[in-house]
Amino acid sequence: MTIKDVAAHCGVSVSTVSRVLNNHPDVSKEVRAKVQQAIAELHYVPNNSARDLVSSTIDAIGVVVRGSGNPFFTPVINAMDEEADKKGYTLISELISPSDDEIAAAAELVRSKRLKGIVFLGGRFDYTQNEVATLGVPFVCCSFDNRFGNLDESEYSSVSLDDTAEAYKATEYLLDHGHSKVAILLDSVDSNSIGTLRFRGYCAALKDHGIPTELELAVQTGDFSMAAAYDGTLELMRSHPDVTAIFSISDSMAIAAMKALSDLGHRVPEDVSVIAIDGIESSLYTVPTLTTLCQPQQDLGRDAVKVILGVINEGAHNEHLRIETTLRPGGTVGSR
Amino acid sequence: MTIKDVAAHCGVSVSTVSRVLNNHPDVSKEVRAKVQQAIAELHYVPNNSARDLVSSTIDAIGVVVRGSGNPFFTPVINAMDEEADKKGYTLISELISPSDDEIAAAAELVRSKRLKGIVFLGGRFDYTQNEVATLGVPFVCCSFDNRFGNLDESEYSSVSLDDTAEAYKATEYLLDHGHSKVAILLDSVDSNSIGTLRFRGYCAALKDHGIPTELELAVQTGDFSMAAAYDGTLELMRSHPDVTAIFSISDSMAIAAMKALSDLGHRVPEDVSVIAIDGIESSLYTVPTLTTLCQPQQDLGRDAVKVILGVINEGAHNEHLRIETTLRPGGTVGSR
DNA sequence: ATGAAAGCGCTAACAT
DNA sequence: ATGTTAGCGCTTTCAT
Repeated sequence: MTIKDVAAHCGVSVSTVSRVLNNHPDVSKEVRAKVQQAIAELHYVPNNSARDLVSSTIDAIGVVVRGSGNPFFTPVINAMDEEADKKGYTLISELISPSDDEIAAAAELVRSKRLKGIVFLGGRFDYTQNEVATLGVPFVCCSFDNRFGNLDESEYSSVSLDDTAEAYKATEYLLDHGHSKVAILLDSVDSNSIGTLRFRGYCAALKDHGIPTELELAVQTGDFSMAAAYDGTLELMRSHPDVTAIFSISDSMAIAAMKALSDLGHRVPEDVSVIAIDGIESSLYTVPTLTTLCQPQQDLGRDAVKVILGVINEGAHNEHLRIETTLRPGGTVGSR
Repeated sequence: MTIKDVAAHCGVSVSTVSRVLNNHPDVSKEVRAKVQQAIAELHYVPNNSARDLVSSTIDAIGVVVRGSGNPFFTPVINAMDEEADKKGYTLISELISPSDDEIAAAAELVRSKRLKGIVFLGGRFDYTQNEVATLGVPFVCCSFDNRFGNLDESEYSSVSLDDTAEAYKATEYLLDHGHSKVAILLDSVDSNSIGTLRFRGYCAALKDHGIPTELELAVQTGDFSMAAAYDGTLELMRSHPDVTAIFSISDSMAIAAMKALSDLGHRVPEDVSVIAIDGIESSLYTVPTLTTLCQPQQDLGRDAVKVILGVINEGAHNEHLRIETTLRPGGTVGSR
């Protein structure tokens, strides 16, 4: 069943069928109707490979996900998929481990699948112009930006939080509840990562409240896993039993931390308060419910795809969307 | 940069380059080396669209996921992706809502993307021969089978649990701990779904222990969402405060149930015990740790892809793999 | 408004 | 062992 069959079926040429298929104007009403009916009757489906062969790229974008185990990403990716679908695009995802080079993975993906663009999810904040030059297609950073790199704003798009500001908010929320011995649970303070940025917000909030930062209260787990967060929290509380509050940079790490606190006999929030950033579904069901700053996961994914398709299809300029969190008050923060 | 350029670059014909590309034997050592070097130097990447155009299908399989919000699926899909990648295949995923028709979605996907096979994840147990005839490619059911349909074993593959047997085990575990007022938390008892099968195992275990089934103790939530599981549990415990144990057909529903129990002031496991089937990461971090029958999620995904690629590439017969769970004793089951 | 025909990059007969 | 060539299904000039 090819375009030829359809053409033969209605006694027209293949070009006419092609025109109907692509909504070209130069087709008479009657012929157009006849062809459309034939397409329906014959259950004709265009062969995308042939279609794609003609143009140099295909209607697809890739998403390179670093740390696909992160439950925060699932709804984000689903939203991307939906939006891409709606626009007639295929979303091809490539899951990489934290040690892999996301740019190399993306470049490879672009070339082998002939993609029109890339979405990076959970990537590094320090791309260089040299690196991204290998990409050859527009890209958007989802949930991060190029703060530590040397890219010009016009060279890429991003949809992200103001990580430092949000971390400031979270920390301040704890301080406002009377806490002063506040720990932070993060991947690393100095890896030019999301942890670094949020650490800055944490420090700034402490400073503004006249509290000196103690580096020992920064629990650096090395990654975003629950297992490491659990271990880190155990260690923290054993060495610093006077900590009364913890700011975790992610919900899932906070959930693991709460488990560690419980295993040590600390009650949340009576003994130790916990706040995080994310707002994943399962943190609604912890006991007590996790207090957290919710990111609009659907919007994140949807907007990332919208932005990239804008620059791909409409030649729009690169954009930098800043999204805001909303506080979801749970039961994990108590007053002192 | 096409195959032609590479050919010209080393003064051979395109067919020779094509042979090298596809590892055909009939190429001399020297020429092969020369061509490979040219490919590397020129950074030549084959155009898949052209390649695909020649053959009638492309090296890709689809996975149709019903209920993509389910955290149980994430590691399964990731494992599929990895295995497909390893075999040089692209995995194209299509997320559908529980109300969508998965076979229609799959058929559409196969036709538009020209796939070689389909993996169904979380689908119905009652496909008919007429339905699947529209598919036209081999398929494998992942996490379920065709128990309620009329397919012959040779017509499809499956990788799944023995749901009834596993539910029997879970229920018996509660009974062995002295419980007799045991509720079950599921989507539905009679929808020919996974819930139906597990309900059977639950009933069988009760019966074997001389306990009559009370339909009122079956909490039917209508779906697999945490929200519905939470509400269902609230209702159950208000109307049947004498329930001492709950078997949940999924971890995430169990987590929501534990939250409901806590909100009602019931302690786990002192007042009410909980057991489930799944073994997702986050159920390791509930307080107490969820007692559950773990499914090997990685194996599930990997094996599903292995099986389908076996029948696609090697003309292997359809297979029906049964995987077993392993009990992960947590702290949510107490003795009476 | 419609048709004829070239060509996208590749594979696979079919030569040699 | 290597080259020649005919398509694969489609889009797109270029004619008419």
